[in-house]
Amino acid sequence: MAEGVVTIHDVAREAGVSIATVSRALAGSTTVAAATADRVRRAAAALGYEPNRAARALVTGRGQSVGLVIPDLENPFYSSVAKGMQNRVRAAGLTAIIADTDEDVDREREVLGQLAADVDRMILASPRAADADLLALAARSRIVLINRSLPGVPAVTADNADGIRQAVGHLLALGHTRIGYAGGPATSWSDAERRAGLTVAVDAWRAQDRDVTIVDLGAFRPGPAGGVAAADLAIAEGVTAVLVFNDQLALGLLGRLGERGVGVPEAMSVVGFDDVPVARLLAPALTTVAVPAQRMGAAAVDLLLAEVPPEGAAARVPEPGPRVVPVELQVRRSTAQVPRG
Amino acid sequence: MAEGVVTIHDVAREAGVSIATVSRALAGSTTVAAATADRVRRAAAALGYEPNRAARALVTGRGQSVGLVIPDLENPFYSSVAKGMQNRVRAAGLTAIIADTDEDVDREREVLGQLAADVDRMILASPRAADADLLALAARSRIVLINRSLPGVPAVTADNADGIRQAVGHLLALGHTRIGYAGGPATSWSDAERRAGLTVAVDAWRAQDRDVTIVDLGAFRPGPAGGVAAADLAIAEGVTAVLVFNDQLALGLLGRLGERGVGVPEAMSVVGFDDVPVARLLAPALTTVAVPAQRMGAAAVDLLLAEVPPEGAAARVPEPGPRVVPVELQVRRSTAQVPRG
DNA sequence: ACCAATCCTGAAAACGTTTTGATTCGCGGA
DNA sequence: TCCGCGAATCAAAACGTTTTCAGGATTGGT
Repeated sequence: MAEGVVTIHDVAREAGVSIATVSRALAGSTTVAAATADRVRRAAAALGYEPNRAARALVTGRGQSVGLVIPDLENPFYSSVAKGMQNRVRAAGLTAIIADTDEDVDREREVLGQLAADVDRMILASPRAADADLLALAARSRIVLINRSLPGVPAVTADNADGIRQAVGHLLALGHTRIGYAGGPATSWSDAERRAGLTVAVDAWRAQDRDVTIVDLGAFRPGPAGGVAAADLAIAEGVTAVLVFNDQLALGLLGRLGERGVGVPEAMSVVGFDDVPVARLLAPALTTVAVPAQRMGAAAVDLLLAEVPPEGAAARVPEPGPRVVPVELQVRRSTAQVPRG
Repeated sequence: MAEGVVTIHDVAREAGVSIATVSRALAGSTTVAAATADRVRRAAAALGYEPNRAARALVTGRGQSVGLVIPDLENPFYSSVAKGMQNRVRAAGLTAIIADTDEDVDREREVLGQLAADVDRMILASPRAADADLLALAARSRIVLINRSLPGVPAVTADNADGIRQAVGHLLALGHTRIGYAGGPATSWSDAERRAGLTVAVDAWRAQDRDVTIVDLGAFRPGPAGGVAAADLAIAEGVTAVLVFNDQLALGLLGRLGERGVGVPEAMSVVGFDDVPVARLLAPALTTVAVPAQRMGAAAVDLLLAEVPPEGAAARVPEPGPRVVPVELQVRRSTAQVPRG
């Protein structure tokens, strides 16, 4: 902010037109003669004109930034999502406002309120808020959900059930019949979906007269600390394989298993979820369901920015349903055939 | 954005005063009678008034958001920095605009230009840009650097030299005399500082007539991929310990060492830098120099938001020098005594 | 030639705030 | 009684843009 800031008036003077024409020419609007538009563009470039976002926002009624609400930036999955979002947002010439809620529902409410004042478009990753609150928000702002689905609200979700299906299929193929599931927070929509997928997969297996028992190890905060608790439970329950809600948990679990002297994969197989960048670098490399986090973030932005249907035709346009992105099991070293005996 | 939005005019009407008075009362300004101020505040609260940021920004000449420029959100160190920044920014009632540069200098230039148009205060983490460009930017906007120092520009840096000193001290105490250094990008200021610290530490040791050789393994992109190249070099050079530019590199190095059948720490000790959250969870847990990333982010915000000295007194105020945050070696399992023979 | 239609452009209003000069009011001193 | 002064308030200007409305010029049809 200083003296040298060039406004639309300067461009207008330079080009010998009115500010209205400059505005139109630069907006690529119709109804401006090609020659004039060119002259304006040239003048703007020469002066290095940059429209003042605040002024534009004021008159258009808010607009050139989108909010990103993330549970925990230190969770690699979400930082990947954030990266994907931020990239796409900036590519669209907008700016990304980011907010971390620390996996806390109260903090989330607070953040949402604050953000709603600044921004009229936002992307919510794995929101913990109640359906009603989310719907109320959706009524005032344009929002897109990630890893949560709600009727009438556009969303991008991973194919959680299919991921679980792939994972248990893999484990069953290796001969495991007693499998633990270490879940995420009870409020997590993703966890609910994965549990549902789990029972479907298991039922299908049983329908073939095959044996399998799923041991619910409980719900854990999605950090490494939760994983160590899960590890002890897994050992106590005598399972030969553990399906884990996400890679963060798996990380802690793997560590604890090592401490307890339980070899992975010889004595215990472990399957994670997300395929965060470190997963392949662990020893043993983690078998996990790969979720394209960056792509999900980008997809959410696309959905958010997709042209809202013209007033009249609203009813005709297909409702923006949840975009379900495919996931794919990455088989690595943390899973092996069930130990004999 | 809709009908129900309440403006300063509504508050003024409700309180029976002019909008000017409302503005002053809410700003906590002087020259407004206590009774009036109270009445205004009550009215504002009753109506749920939220000042329009765009309008305010327009008249005050830009203002209520700060930009955060990060080389790579997927690098856990930076996502921690981002988390710390974002927290503090939001606590101050501002909003954080985030931008990822993909560790690319051209991308960084582009981002900087784009951001400078939106924001007049920004925090640059490990910028790759040339000194001159940074100074030019600092002249126009208020900026704070992280992990880079430049005369006249406020900055928060880690005590890189001390970190290296601690690390080599540890390695020397364990009997290592042939130590490899796997560096970061040549353009990295942090790497330059660490290399400088390295020669100082080594010289001090030699002054005591002790033997030590540092083998420069080269410069690597700061991702796990760089680490595998470094691992092969380390083996080829016959070092018994490797000091690594950052934990990301160490991750790749550890993995490659495992593949090559080189036991850590029995055959090779490894020391990382940063202490990203996964470092303690690896097998073996990584010995590394802990850098308080979140705190650095928060400190940068504090520096950025510190009141700029009143016009006149400019010369008297101590220049905001670099805040150097202390670092601390975390000794874990990836380092051990030098192997015999 | 004239009228209508089309195309382009400009003047001015509007957006919601902060801030700058007035202006009013009450009060103490002369 | 009058004057001046400080305190509290207000009306209006300004910020830089988009957008509406109206006007002027050019064209085409008759």
